[in-house]
Amino acid sequence: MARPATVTPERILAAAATEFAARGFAGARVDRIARRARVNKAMIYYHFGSKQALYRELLRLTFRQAADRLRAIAASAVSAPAALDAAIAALVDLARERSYFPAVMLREVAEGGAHLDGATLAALSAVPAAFAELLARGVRTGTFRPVHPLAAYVTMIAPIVFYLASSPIRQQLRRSHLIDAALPVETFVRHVQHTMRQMLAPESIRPARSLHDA
Amino acid sequence: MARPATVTPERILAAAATEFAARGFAGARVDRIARRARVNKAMIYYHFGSKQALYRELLRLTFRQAADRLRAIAASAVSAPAALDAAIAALVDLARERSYFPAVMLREVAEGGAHLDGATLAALSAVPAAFAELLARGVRTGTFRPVHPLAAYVTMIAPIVFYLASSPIRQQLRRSHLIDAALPVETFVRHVQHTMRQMLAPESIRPARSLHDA
DNA sequence: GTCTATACTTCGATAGAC
DNA sequence: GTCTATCGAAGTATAGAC
Repeated sequence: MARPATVTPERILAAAATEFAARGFAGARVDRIARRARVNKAMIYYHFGSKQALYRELLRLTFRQAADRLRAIAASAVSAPAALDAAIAALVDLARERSYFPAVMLREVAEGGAHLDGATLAALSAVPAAFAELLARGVRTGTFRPVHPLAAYVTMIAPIVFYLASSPIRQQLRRSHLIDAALPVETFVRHVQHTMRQMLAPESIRPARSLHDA
Repeated sequence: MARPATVTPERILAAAATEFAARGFAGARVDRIARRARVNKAMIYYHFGSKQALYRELLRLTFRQAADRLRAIAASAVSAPAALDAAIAALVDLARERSYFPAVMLREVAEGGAHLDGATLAALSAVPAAFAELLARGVRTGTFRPVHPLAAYVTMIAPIVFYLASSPIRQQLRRSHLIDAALPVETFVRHVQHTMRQMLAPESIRPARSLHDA
């Protein structure tokens, strides 16, 4: 019945997520994280030791959750194409629940993994690994053509992350009337699902395009 | 015959490109840019006024160059699918010539365009606009199925930028033997070209998959 | 566990001589 | 145009009372 001794670490993590997503590691301010979490700044150092340790903890949790969802889908009984659609939808859902996810991921890629230690790297790599398992199943049953797993993963995850993280910039573009930047999530998800299914479709079902095109 | 009064601004821009790509706007240090450019820090302020003005100048130049290349390809006489392949190859080439391009673009998306002013935003928007023109030509001739131009653009540009920027992180993954992170550029470019062609292939040539899948 | 107060450092920017 | 020297702001981190 005892209420948890403290909810402070959770609140700090949530506030850190927002701050790191919006400003990156270097741009994030521990003062702002403390204010947003409604805790004293000293508490952050008490619970996490340093700004970097806090950052790594956040990344590990995020990657772990993404990998868990993909593994659950890969292990389910549905057909490979259905699992692929589900994987795309699940990653989009997760990224929208945890709205900091896309920006944090883009930044970490851009920074060349500068803030990653071994444990965080392992958590990160579990995501493409789970996706590769899902692909392998489709290839075994002949439903998917064989592709480079990492190339396929990048083709799927990059547009999702990019699209979601680019929401503010697309908003700016719409306000400035420079291009038509309207693109609803549902439209985009269906587009990615369609693209990935076409990418993985075996050659045999497209005999009309077998040779000499471009 | 007079040699340019100064090459300092060019050297500063080149050094800034490296610094901003590696560390982001907040992480970039004006001192480091000055050292790398072999100029005094005061010269940066003399020529550009502020760290942010320098950053914007760099982004404008980069986006302008990308848009120019796409426009040249869209205006050329080749078939739409050939132009698509060429556009992908051209963007990859440009990004590899200017190796800071991918990381800077990822960061700017992640930051929600926080450092963009009107002129920079206009330069940025010219890139998807040129790509949309290329797509529209294919749709008019019936070579491409109609797609949401921005969705198609994201599906193309995100994997390219993501793949190139992720080179250091993939290197880390390879060293740690967690997953097979080897993926040569040529393999990846062909993968993206294939994926985009399949994405844009008209429905009519794939009658075997018309309905009730997933 | 939580706070106040502050030490220490780094960085963007500028003044002013040449 | 170029340099040295430095100011002032901002930020990470910690000491120490409660």
